[in-house]
Amino acid sequence: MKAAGTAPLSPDAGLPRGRNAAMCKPKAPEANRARIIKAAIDEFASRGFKGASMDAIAARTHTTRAMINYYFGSKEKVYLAVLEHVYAEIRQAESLLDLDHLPPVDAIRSIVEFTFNYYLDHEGFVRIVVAENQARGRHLRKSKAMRSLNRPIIDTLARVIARGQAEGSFRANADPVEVHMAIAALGMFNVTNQYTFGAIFQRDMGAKGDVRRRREIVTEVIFGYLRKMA
Amino acid sequence: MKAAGTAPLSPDAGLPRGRNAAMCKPKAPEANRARIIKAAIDEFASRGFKGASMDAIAARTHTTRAMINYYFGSKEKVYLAVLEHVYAEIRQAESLLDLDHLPPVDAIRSIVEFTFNYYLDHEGFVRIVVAENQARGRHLRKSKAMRSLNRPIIDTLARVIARGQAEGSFRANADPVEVHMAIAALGMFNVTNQYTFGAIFQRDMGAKGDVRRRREIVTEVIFGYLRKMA
DNA sequence: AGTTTAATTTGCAACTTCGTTAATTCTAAG
DNA sequence: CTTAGAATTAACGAAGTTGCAAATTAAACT
Repeated sequence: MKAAGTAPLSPDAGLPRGRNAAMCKPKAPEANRARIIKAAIDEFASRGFKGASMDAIAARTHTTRAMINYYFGSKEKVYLAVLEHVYAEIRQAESLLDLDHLPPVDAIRSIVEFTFNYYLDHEGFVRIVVAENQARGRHLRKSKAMRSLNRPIIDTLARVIARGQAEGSFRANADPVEVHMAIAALGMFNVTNQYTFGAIFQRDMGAKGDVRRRREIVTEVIFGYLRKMA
Repeated sequence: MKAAGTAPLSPDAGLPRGRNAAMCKPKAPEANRARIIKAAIDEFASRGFKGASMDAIAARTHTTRAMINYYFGSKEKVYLAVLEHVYAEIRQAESLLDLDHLPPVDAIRSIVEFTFNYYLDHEGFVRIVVAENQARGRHLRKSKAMRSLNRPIIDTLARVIARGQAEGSFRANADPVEVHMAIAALGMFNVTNQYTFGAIFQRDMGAKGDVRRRREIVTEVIFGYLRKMA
């Protein structure tokens, strides 16, 4: 009897899916998965992929390393699940902005401020994105879900810009991807480079007053580019 | 025969320090140090602090791990030397721009394009800065040299902006640090986030044509903010 | 009940990595 | 030539990793 190597290997996302749905396992299967991902976010964000320790994740969840491997299969699989999770979260939050029902200028201000704030409030997300880039996108590439997951923001932005151009307030040659990039770049830099920048230029990047001022500057920078010149 | 006047310049780490200066270093002490740092830059840039392996650095230099520890003392000391080295390099390159002798607008364009290009051509530098930030500036803080090393760029930028304001082409309330930050943010993002961004939005961030176009956009963005409104 | 199957625990085995230490070579000075 | 001290090598030990296999537990189905 060794049900050892069986590993149902819950394919990618899912529940233990035998054919009988309402079957139950001794303990808590799905709730554990969620708790593990949550803990993994903190750990990966804090130490990067290589730096993170499965034991540390286990410790944060009252489970064991073996348990996590049982659920996910490997460290990399956990990381991938984390990656998809955090991206899904930000796009989900973005979708609530309802940019299509705002005047173009308001919509842009809205998305800029939202992005700036989101990065600030979700340093974990930012750190994971950075870590993934440091890993040259090795893991991200393996996720099919990513592209479809991120399409909406660009499409929405494109519509907003088009409306702004139609009403004559935005410049003609404005590429949505480039605009999104500028917004992300300015918003992220505060967070990603806060330590070197803060140490070198003696600015506490987290200081409340400075943050508000900087957010205002970022907005102005974006509009400075987007706005149609006189 | 080898250079007698060695003066190992041991920064602070305890190298041999007899009182008799012109002593006897059989081999090449300082040259090795330089080679090691160079190799260490690649390794640290490629894998981050934790990911980097002393053995790998050793392999790149035809020496051994013990040798490196003999020269530097520890992995962290090597990393610190690397950090100071790459920062010194970029500031050195910047200083050659001679911004004080250019009209304000030209000076700004000059520094923006230089920064953008430098990051692009020195991905290693960028990756090390990012890695250090991911480590929350833990190592950087230990280096006294950093602040004085980075002061000049801000001072220079401040003078350029002041001149631009005096001649009426730049807005009144422009903070040099914030401007420097915007320039750095936009220039760095291309490099730091090229993998996630590229994978998600299907843009090859390194494509020659796109690069030139993006550099132009960055310049316009900066001027969009800096330029005095009509 | 009894069996089956999933969930969980325990323990292990292979790897990697770093820093030190002791031994060895080498150069220049005396 | 001798010798002192630097440069270099080889080997070791301690930590910390991951992933797997086997043993254990507990529920669910017949």
